[in-house]
Amino acid sequence: MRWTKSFIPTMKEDPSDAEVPSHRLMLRAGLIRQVMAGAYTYLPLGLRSLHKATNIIREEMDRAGGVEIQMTALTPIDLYERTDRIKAFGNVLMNIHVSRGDRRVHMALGPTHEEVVTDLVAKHINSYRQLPITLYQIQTKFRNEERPRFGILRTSEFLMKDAYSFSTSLEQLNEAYTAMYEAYCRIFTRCGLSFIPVEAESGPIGGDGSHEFMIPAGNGEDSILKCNSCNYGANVERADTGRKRSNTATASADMKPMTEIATPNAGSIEAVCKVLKCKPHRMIKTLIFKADGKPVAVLIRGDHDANENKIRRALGAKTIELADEHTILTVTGAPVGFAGPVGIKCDIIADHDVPLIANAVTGANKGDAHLVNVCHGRDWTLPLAADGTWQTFDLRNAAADDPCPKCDSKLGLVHGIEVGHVFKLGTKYSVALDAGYLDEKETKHPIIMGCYGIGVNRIIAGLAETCHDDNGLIWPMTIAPYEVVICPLNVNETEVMAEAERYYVELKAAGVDVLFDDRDVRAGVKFKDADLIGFPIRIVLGGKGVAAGEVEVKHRTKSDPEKYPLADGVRIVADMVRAAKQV
RNA sequence: CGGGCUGUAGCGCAGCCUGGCUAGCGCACUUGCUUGGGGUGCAAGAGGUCGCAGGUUCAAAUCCUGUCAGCCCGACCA
Repeated sequence: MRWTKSFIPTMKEDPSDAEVPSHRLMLRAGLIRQVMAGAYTYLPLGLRSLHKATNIIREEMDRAGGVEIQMTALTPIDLYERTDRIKAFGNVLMNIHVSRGDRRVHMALGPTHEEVVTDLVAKHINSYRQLPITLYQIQTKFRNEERPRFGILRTSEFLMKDAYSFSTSLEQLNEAYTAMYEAYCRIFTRCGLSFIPVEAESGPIGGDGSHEFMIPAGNGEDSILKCNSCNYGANVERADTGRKRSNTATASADMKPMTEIATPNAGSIEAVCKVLKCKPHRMIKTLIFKADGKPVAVLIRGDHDANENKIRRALGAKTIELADEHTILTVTGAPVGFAGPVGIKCDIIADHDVPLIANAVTGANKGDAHLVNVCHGRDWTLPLAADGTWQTFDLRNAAADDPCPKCDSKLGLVHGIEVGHVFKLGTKYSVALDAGYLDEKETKHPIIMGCYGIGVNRIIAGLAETCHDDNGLIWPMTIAPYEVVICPLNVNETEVMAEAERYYVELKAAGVDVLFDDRDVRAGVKFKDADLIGFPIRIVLGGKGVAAGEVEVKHRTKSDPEKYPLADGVRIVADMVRAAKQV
């Protein structure tokens, strides 16, 4: 492609409302333009990168045994009613009502396609002989984000590769899952992304039923915990801590007398700290949950965040939810915000850190009052476990410096961009949409499913976000909009242009993606634009060089160019490109 | 959905508080010359319903009310 025939609107200045690097640079480099909040047009360069990512994904999905289909973005609302996800999606689901004759048709723009694909399979797959199968598509998804932001990282319309596996057994599911997991690793590696697979909340199948693929990035919206020495990594919702139960007790000598203090209208940790001039880590936060309908007090240190999944598992409950005001009043005798373990009228479950707080501050189970110098073992007591330790649990979100659950090291908190997710779904959708198969004995079973998503735009944005310097973007060879840019320094010098044309034609013939910067602009402009866009290799042909029989080849990542004989340049560059695409 | 900020040429901004001639600057754009290895220099041009609607006033980019859009922080995110 010739620059003058393409459409590459670069910008010298930063757009004022682009904050994060990926948004700023993709705008400046002429890859994208905003249409409205959360919706972007892909210009030629951006589209080329997007296509390169989809091609890699397609190759690897096919290699992993996936079968490509294309479903519709328009989906009948009825399917979401049958799986009860209208409620789950809420405002995220983009609803459309249209009239056809005298009828009103209610549909949605698909935010994901479990329903559509499961319905398809339900209608056309009946026998165990037809399974397992993994179907996938690369298609536009729509989610009404309450707050689109960060440019391309979070949009309401985006490209997603979504795959769905259908199996007759957990073994088959695990095989499909592993195949997808490995394909994802290959895809992201080929795309030149640094990524971390982390454990995510696993849902119905349990165990290692879900992994997220995260790009470590300061602006990432997700928090993940990664062990400093072993390969353990998990998102905040999922991460276990390596903390253990203990039997240490506060020495009686250190216990100060428990006192009740009036704390009018101070029902939050923050407010109580302000009134009593204490720190959150000295407080016991008492949350009243209903576990399968039965109230239970959950004790967490004041500066920690409760983790509902951990609490649910520790209680062995099917469902848990925060208790309503009435229940709280019944159990504690106080309005919301003044609960505490001393004298509470329900079961208590505590996080590991709670009994270690000596002379703690906590609610008095009485309106507008808190207790100070509350000591475990004197003022309230946890049951003892069989080994003589206090019966405590891991009930809070993991935090930086918590011990790793897998080794002796510590966890570190990193931010990440979620670029892929693999998930063992189980039979939720196949049951709801009646997707079953007959086994050898003609017994019907629900098909066991898995789903696997990749945010294609996020591959591009994630690279832009993490691979750039002061001059602009730095693309890996596999995703770069063009692999090579040819810059003839003066388009009015016929010898230079003739040589540049030759390079252009021959590199194209050698299978290289090459952009010919044939603009009649000064060298500096071409260099600045080439750096801004981030082509991996820049070929410079100038009057002096051509006269001396030399061509200049510069890698985006290196500070100095290399010089080669004019006659060898095409072959050398073609080899460089080929080598850089090998993974 | 709560809190904050911003809408003036394609982009970045000034002017607004304290209303007043033809609304200005830099970059980009057009034409001519110039220059030709890191955003050349000179000259001449084109480009605006000052987000939109209403109000106050002799007079509104400027003051008031409403509204729309965008951005940031937080909540939310199968």
